[in-house]
Amino acid sequence: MRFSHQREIIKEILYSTNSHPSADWVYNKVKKVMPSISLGTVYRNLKKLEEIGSIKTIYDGPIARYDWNKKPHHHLKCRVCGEFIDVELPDNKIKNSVKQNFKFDVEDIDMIFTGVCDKHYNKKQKKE
Amino acid sequence: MRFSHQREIIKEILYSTNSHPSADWVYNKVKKVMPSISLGTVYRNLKKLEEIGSIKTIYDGPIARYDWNKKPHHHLKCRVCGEFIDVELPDNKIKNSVKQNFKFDVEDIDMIFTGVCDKHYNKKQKKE
DNA sequence: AATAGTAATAGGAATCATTACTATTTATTG
DNA sequence: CAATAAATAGTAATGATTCCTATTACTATT
Repeated sequence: MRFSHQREIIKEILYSTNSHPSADWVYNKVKKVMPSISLGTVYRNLKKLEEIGSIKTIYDGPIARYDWNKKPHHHLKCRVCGEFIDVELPDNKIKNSVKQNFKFDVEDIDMIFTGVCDKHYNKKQKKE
Repeated sequence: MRFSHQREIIKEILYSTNSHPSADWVYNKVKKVMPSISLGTVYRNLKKLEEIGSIKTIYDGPIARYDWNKKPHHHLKCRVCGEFIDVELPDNKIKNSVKQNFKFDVEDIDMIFTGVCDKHYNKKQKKE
């Protein structure tokens, strides 16, 4: 893979935030530094960065978000602020239980805990 | 909510399969019985069925799938056949660990275990 | 069993995120 | 430097989903 200035900037921006941003967020951020960049370039490079293992893609419902944290981890999603929080959780037990009880060869586990984060707990209200 | 023949058929079709189908799959299935139905009607009713708690939406990457199984459960996704399999797993421990360690009020947990199912385990090495 | 009020529909247009296409630019290598 | 192949910008196309609107159908009241 050839060097690309655009890809470097995209990577830097991703690595500078914990917000698990969407492609569009990244695009707008990169544009401030490099106004001529195109959205297609952002998508192409996000895919490449994923291919080479520099980032991971997570899905927030139907939309993709990108995460630089390469350690195995899961996510808390606050339904008040929408924020994604990284958490490292021991998941070996549950993984082994699946392997044994369902004869399923688990390669990867995605967990999303939806709820209300500490900051917004006082604002907690009934859903809908 | 008023009675709707279309919604009844959509519900019947959903309840007749374990395949966690997409809206498009449902649409094509309903069309065989009621050729005049429109895709918009399918989406609207899927949303309504979710609102009244008759079904749940799960996301397979960016696309929505619909699940009639109302018991709390998680999913195994086979990367060979793409199938989703329901599994009931005890998740209380991990839930409480999140509540305590991260001061996060968990309301819902989504787990997707990606890997290879029993049926396709022999095909595992060959990634085409 | 006609009427009025309103919820649901079909069909198509609009939207949103993402991918594909293409002519041009740029990094790499000799 | 020049050759060449990969990456780009800009834009068109796609696919899933939602929105819009004129029409239809259900429900309660007469």
